[in-house]
Amino acid sequence: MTRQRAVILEVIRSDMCHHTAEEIFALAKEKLPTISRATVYNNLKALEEEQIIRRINGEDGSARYDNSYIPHGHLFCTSCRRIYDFDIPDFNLTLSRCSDAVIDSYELVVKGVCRSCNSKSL
Amino acid sequence: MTRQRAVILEVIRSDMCHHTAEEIFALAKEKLPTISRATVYNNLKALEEEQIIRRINGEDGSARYDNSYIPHGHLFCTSCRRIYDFDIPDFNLTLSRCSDAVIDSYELVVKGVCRSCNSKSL
DNA sequence: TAATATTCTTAGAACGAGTCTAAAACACCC
DNA sequence: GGGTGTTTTAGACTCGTTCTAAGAATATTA
Repeated sequence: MTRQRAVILEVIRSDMCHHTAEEIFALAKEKLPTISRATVYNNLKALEEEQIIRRINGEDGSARYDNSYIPHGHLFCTSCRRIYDFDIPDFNLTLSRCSDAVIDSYELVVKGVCRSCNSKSL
Repeated sequence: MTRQRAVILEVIRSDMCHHTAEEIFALAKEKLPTISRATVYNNLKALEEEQIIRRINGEDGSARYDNSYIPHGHLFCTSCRRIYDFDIPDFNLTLSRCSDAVIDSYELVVKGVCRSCNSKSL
């Protein structure tokens, strides 16, 4: 475990956000000013291969990183632009039934308006 | 409706594949050799805004295009690398309950092994 | 501790998907 | 046919990401 990798993990685990690689690079740079962009990308890739984090597709197509490797739903609120995590009970079972396949993993991004934005707009 | 747009739509509708922009460009070029890359990108964007096609995130993060605007599940078979469409009954209801939000649309990509690859490997 | 091998990091070049630009081609109306 | 809009074109450009080659850190053996 190098200093660089520890800082990158710390950034990813520090909050519930789903940061882009560029954001992670910027935040890591605050703690370790000499860190390079390639190191961030290399470590993000390695951490995903080691099943410690998971890469997800951001709204605009750029990658974002989730501090859990276990698949779950993501709600992208089109009003506040936040990303929320949520779970669907027995979803793997539903998926294998509906897709008629043996499931490895899934990625689910839902666009909508979160409860908090919804109640504000009343 | 320009000739270019007609050709692009024809390509997207010609089969059940979920082509990348680059593939659509190559296929359109066969029918209309002077067509430019920008035209393909412009039209894909316009067609999505008109809710005629839908952009989805391919396995590697690059965009792919679906000939239907209505959300549905996509199974990416890690064995044959094909993309299959499938539906989940009452999924919008499930989503709004589990995410506690008002749903606009969703994108679901499942990785696994399709029935046909599965039976071959027995 | 020195010598060596291995792995990781660094800065910047390179890549590829997608966007922008300015000019030419086209389509529509008077 | 002439004026006005829109669309297409080729190529330059951008931006996220990967690659490269050299150097630094770390581990390994003597």
